[in-house]
Amino acid sequence: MRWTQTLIPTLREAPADAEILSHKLLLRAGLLRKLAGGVYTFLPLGLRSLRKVEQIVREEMDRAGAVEVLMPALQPPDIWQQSGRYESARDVLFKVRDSANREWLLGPTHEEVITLLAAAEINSYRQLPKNFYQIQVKFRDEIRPRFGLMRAREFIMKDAYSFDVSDEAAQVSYQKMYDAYTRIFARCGLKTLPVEADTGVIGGKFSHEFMVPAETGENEVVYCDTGNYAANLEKATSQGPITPTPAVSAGAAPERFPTPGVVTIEALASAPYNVAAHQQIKTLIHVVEGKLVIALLRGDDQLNEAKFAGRLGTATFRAATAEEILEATGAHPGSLGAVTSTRTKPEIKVFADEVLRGARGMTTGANEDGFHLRHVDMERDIRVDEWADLRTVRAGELCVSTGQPLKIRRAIEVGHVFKLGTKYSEKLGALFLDEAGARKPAVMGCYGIGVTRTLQAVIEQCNDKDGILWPMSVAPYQVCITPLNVAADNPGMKLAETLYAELTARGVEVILDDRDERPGVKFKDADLVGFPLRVSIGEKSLAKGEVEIKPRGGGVTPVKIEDALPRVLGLVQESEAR
RNA sequence: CGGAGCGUAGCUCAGCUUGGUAGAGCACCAGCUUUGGGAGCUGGCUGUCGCAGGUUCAAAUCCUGUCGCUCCGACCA
Repeated sequence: MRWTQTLIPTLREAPADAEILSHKLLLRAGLLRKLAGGVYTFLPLGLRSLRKVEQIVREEMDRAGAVEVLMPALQPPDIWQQSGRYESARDVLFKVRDSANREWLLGPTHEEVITLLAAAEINSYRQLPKNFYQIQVKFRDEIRPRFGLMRAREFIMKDAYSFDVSDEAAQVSYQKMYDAYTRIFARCGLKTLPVEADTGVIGGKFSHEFMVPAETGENEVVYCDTGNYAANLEKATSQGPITPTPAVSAGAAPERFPTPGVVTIEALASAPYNVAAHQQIKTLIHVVEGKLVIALLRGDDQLNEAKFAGRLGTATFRAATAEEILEATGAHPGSLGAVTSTRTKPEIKVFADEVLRGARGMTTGANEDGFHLRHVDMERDIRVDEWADLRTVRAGELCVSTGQPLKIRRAIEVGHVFKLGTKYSEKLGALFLDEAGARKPAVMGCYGIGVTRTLQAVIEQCNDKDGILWPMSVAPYQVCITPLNVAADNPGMKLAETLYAELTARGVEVILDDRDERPGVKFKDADLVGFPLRVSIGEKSLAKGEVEIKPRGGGVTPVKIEDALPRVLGLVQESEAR
């Protein structure tokens, strides 16, 4: 490809609406342009890299035994009503109407469609296992699109769905996908960390997210240096808080004491009260499907909403308003008391975090403005309906499996593998007959990769001050040939043309920078776009019978003209093999 | 949806406080010079000042509304 033939609108400065580095580079390197918030056009170079990521995904999915299909983006709403997700997923559903005013959905994902297909076409255990995948545009009415391709309204996803005869067989399918994902991200040049992930309200143990460590990531990953434990913060557990919970009885009964104006854990922890946060009980009230629920945590702990949702069996809950709390308990939120509210309101279900088990000598609100209770004993003074792990792990706590201190860092989720079970196959009738002639629902798994997000994650991870450093596997072009004088009769340009033709003929993807620009402009652009190899041809080296080969991010190597072709071929092959 | 901020040339931004009829750099076009890391000089083009209403003799500037965008939170690949 000739530079002047394609469109590579590089920018010296990044548009003001790009915040993170990878988003700026996507725009500056001329890979992408925004049409509207969360909606983008891929320019020629961006599309080339995107296609390469897709091709890697396709090859590895095929190798893992999955088969490619293409499902419609447009879906009838009634299948979403059948699965129950018309309501539960309504916040992300894009709805459109046809000329007959009938409603349609733009697919945010395809469990319903594929399960109906399986229901219609798979009848016997002899047809299983099956794994269908597609690479397709998804639509999600994101509450807040951001960071370019990281969270878009319209994005490209690879989604796969496996169908198996049993839990054990589904586990095999799951492992195949897990292994395929490991290969896919490695081939894209990404360092990923597979982490145990929250399974949401479906439950179960089998879900992993593939994370790219990055400060700009929207997830937090808990891990320990042994490499034997990594989990999403939503899922992570530990041996418990570093400071132990008081367990010594400090009085025969709770004692009320005045605390005028104190409505926060912090205020009670400071002078003149000096009740450390870990000696306090935090009382949180949520509204779950119209009913109030109490969650008790140690004062210095944070409620982990994902864990709470898993325990409740629903993700649709919210913090109660100050009015609701006052009406139900007679206290304002800051003075809410675990003792009174759990004892006097039997209709409110009480969950307590495991860390509070056996706690004694605790302090909590008196359920009365301006007063707290001390010498509170969990077992003696508080009614608990269910004990549960509800707290969010903090860095420095010890790992349950390795005993090492846990660390927390931010990461980008690029893939998710999930054992679904029979939720969809039951609701949508994906049943088969087993060897004994019994009708059974297929055991499903689903596996997603954010293809466009992966592309941006590569840029987020592979860059320097000058621009992108594409891994050879996903670079828009492998080699950029840069003649410094582009006059048709110039010996350097003639050599560039020859080399361009020879490399292209051997299957190397080459872009020839045939622009009549100053050398500095060409070098800066080549670095910004990030082609893995650059071959520069100018008067100086030409006079010595040489050209220059420069890997992006590396130093210049002078090479004899006749050696240029084999050297470039060798370097391309070498970095592809890696 | 809650909180914060921003909309002026293709891009980055100034001008707004204190109303007087729109600017700079880069980009783009032409010419000359230059030619190994985003050149120099000369000349030129570029705007419904996001949109609508209001106040005023006069609005980019003040007021109201509205739309869009960005950031923080809940959701997710």
